Amino acid sequence: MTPTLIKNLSRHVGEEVEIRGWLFNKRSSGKIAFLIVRDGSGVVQGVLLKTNETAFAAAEMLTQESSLYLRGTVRAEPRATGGYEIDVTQVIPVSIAGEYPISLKEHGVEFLAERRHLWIRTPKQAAILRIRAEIEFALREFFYRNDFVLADAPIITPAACEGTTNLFEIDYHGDKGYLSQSGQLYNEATAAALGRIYCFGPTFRAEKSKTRRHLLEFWMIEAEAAFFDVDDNMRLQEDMVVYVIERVLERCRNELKLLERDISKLEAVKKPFPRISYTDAVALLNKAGEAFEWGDDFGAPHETIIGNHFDSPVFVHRYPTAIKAFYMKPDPEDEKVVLGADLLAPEGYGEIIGGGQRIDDLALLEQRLAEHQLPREAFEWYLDLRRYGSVPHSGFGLGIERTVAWICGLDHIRESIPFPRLLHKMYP
RNA sequence: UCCUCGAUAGCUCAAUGGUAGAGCACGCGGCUGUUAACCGCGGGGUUGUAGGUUCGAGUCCUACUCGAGGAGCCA
Repeated sequence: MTPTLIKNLSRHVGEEVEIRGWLFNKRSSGKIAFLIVRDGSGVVQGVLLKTNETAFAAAEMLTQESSLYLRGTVRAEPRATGGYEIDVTQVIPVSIAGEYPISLKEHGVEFLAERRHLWIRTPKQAAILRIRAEIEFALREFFYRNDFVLADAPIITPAACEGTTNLFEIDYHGDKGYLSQSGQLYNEATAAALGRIYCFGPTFRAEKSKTRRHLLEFWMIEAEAAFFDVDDNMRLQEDMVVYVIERVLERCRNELKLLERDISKLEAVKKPFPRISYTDAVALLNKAGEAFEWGDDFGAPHETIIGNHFDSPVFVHRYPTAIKAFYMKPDPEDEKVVLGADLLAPEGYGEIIGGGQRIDDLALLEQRLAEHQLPREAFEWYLDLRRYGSVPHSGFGLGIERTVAWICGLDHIRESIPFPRLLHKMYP
């Protein structure tokens, strides 16, 4: 018999179907049994009476998370959560599960994290992962439709892109190599080759960060476009974020509902996003009673205060040169600040995008490398991009997990990725 | 690295310094519409580790281990 996905049951009312899945839960009262089965696409309840002795006996054997084939007739049922039920004719166990460690009652974070490989079977975790997949798909769709070419950046790199942060070091057959913390410098090269490009891959930061916003390994989608200035860059980002939100609202209603996400907060995300300068943001913080001096970098609480002032994500642009990366282009109208812009998500989720316009002048870039005490030899190829047909160009990087956490309304980033890599935790 | 909090049954949690408890899970029995089903019975513990105070420590003190949240750094 051809298997049917639970999500498609509405197309098969009155028909005999076969569901292939796992037993999520079972309730029985002597002469009637209810089998709640999940198949990854959804959850459905099967009903069977003891008069069907073979099926009833098979159902009695099933333990939580046992795998099975469930055959029966689809019936519309207003009392059922998904709107449909199956009148079971046959229960065919595939594998009887041993005593399942994750009961349907509440569990602590430590317990669940140790069993992440099983935790992801639960409805909320599975919904988050489906939304994550939709976000990633929507991002690629957006770039494809806007003539951006996917150009993968290397994972193993010879030197720090930004020098300041800690990298994971690897042995590259006798040489030192590092796991990438950003594809950006390579993106600048591929943008000069292909015009508009993006890369999408894992990123590694060896900092000993231990907060609900940090992973040691996370996924970042980074775009770079030749002839884009800082304003073109921000427009691209807001188009992208709005596109992703629209796709998720359109395709993941059930998942958002399952997560009890306040959808009105996502529907409130509208173009154009507010744009405020760093200087204005400092004034905003001071007005809110924060002791904050011009020149300091924002901490998480500051980002929350700024983000909470708006319903949509907000761009903060023109940061002090001293607190930003070496490649940031100074503002011609005020050399103390750079044409960088970060995007802060609302509801306290903080920075989800960092980006800006890059230095296109060879002499200035050489000067910055020296100021930041970066090894010039490692950057010769990067300097070549300014020697041979330099153009104004801009780009940005969007953190996937922070975006997933925001859209899903999660209180911790660890649930936004199948297998989070946290400080001192890499099992499973 | 620093600050704060925590660790008791498989899980989630109780227990004035005075006999170690409940719910869930599991096993057995009952129940024809259950929604984390329900009812009855049952097994289940070196209270994170080491030391100290005390007639007596799950409870108070010290150190350590592990975990959680936050700071710094950033997406």
